[in-house]
Amino acid sequence: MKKNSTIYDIAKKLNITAATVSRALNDNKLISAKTKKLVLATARELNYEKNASALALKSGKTNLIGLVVPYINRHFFSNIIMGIEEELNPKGYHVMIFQSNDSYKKEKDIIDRMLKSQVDGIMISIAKSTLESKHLEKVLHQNVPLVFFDRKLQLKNTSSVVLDDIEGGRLATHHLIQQGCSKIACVISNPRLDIYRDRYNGFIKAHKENSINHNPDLIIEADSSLASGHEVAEKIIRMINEVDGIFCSSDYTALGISQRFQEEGIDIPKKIKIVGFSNEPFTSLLELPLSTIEQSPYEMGKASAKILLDQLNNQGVSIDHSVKIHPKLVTRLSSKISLKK
Amino acid sequence: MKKNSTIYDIAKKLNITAATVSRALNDNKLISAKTKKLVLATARELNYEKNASALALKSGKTNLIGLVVPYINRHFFSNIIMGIEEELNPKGYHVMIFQSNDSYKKEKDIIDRMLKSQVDGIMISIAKSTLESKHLEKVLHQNVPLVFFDRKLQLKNTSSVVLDDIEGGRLATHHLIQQGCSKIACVISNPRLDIYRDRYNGFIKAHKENSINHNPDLIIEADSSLASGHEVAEKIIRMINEVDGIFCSSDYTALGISQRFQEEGIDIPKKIKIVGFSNEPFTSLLELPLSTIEQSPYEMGKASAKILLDQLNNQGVSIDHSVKIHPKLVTRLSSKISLKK
DNA sequence: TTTAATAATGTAATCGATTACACAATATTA
DNA sequence: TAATATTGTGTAATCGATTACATTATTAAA
Repeated sequence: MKKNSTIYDIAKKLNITAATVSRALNDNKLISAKTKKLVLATARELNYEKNASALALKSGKTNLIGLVVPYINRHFFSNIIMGIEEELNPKGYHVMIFQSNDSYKKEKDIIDRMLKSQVDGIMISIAKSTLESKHLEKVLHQNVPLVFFDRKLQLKNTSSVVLDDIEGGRLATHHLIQQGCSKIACVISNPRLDIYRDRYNGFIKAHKENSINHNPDLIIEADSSLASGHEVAEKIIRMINEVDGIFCSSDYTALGISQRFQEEGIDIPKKIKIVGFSNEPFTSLLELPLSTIEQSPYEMGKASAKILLDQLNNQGVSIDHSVKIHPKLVTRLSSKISLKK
Repeated sequence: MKKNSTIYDIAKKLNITAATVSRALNDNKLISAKTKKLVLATARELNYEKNASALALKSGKTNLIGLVVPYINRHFFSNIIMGIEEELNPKGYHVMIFQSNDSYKKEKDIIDRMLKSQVDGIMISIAKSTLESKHLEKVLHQNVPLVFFDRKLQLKNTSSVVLDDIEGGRLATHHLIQQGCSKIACVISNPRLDIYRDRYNGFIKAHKENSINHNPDLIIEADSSLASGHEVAEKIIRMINEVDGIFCSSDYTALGISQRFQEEGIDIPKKIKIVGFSNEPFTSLLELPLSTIEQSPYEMGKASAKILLDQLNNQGVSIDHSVKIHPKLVTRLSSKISLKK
């Protein structure tokens, strides 16, 4: 077992004390240039690396950041993670990633474990089932900076980066209206979550702005899944003449609907136009590519990491910084005005 | 700033020494039951948590595992990560994830940073551009257990978990032969990587087993991308009558080919059958679903984590443990014998 | 009753780096 | 030349937990 060398090894070799070595390594101005040069040379020679645990113990800083997402294998979240790592790694922070599987219980456990590991900061996108915030208040109480991304709770002294979901819903709906739709269905996931409620609000907003009434019967709640899309499709088929456009808060639901429609020979986009949400990778690969809303997860990750860095540098000063990422409309065949595939 | 309590706080409160507290917390048999009870109660009362940095400093164990993948946002890798976390987290290990972006230089830097952070073990799927192994020998030299998954290098004293890629290639090709194909193209990514070379070898193996000759002109090298698939499609179209089946070492290339074929009105699966590789999420969502090979990344992650745990528990004893994961054939419309879509 | 064994706890060193304070050597100023 | 800065290093405490090695109190054996 090759043990790592320490400042004591360097000190012994040069016949000086560890304190001097430490100062030299940290470029302390009290140390003479000659000594510094010697120490640096010896450090290199002995392959010296600072011991992270010792530093952490002394300073109380671990340089670890805790990250909680519902699932890492979702396109959206894994790209957020990419953005976060890209921003934090160069600053010397390492990221510990945890998955809540959308479970409140798991999320609580994770937070406990993170605090136990003494992370310097926490970034979280909360689980669907999280309604309470006690576990997160504990974080703030221990003075650990906390940043929400995408899915947040209302909490004092916490920053957040979220998509402007209202604008996302508005953009998608406005686009459908522009493409000539006037009888638009809104297929929305669990409206208890901010993100979905806001997408719905955007849907409403677009109607108001265009002075169009929406049909309350066409507001349909549905999971973000293919199967749910199939079910919704049946509903819509029964009132097919009341509908000429569909806005879905999920690409999966949109695809589910689209699949059933194609089986039924309902012409997309001629008879009905569809826009989804999230720009999932598959949306561009379909034979009938799906119009959707890009959430720029990579940028979202970067933005939230930047905010966390800010908080880490201004320890004590608790900022309440909220950033909204602008959604982008991605138009594809599923909503094109007159093109036939 | 609410400081965490220490064993000294507990000791002071109970008028005993920190040593006794430490022993009580670790359930040392020398300590009386009465004292243990008192200490445990006080620890709870003060919200005591062991200081991870102090433990790490004393023991030399950080309970951190370094993980390197080319990209975390790839379906395959993010699912491997899920499997790894699932296995390691319950054992008290935390995972630090890094991305090499398939760059050798980045990979080297990452390894350095990990060693600096004194991870207890390293799991890695090497970058495409990694040909040397000096950075990894350094890992072994420091006696840090190393486990490869999916993409490995030949290195003594290291374990690995990889897909049985030969079997994968054989399964896919054999399936095509069973479906009546006899003129099968093999579209293969960079054969310098084991995984691709093996898939190719499986292709050959299936031909031998079925006593069929393959046409060397139909071995085509191509990137794992849509664009590359489009190019390959052009080539194949020029010799369309020489081909009745295609095995691709990548789902993306397969989709690219399929797209061009559909544009050209070439009937899949009637005229030509296609099988891809990886079971990417999109393959099941296509209007013409793609047959492919499932790599079971989640299981792969679990298996490699288990091996690492083994090594961590048998410090010193360097095992050389190789596991092969069995690929599974997933048949879909793109290779079905007589069904017309 | 004395001695040896056992049980329970204390003392102090250790892991590796930082840093307040002390001190010596040299340079500067009066 | 004496007094005072300035410069460069050393000493030792500190962060929090563990543990080899005392030490004391208690019990069992002789």
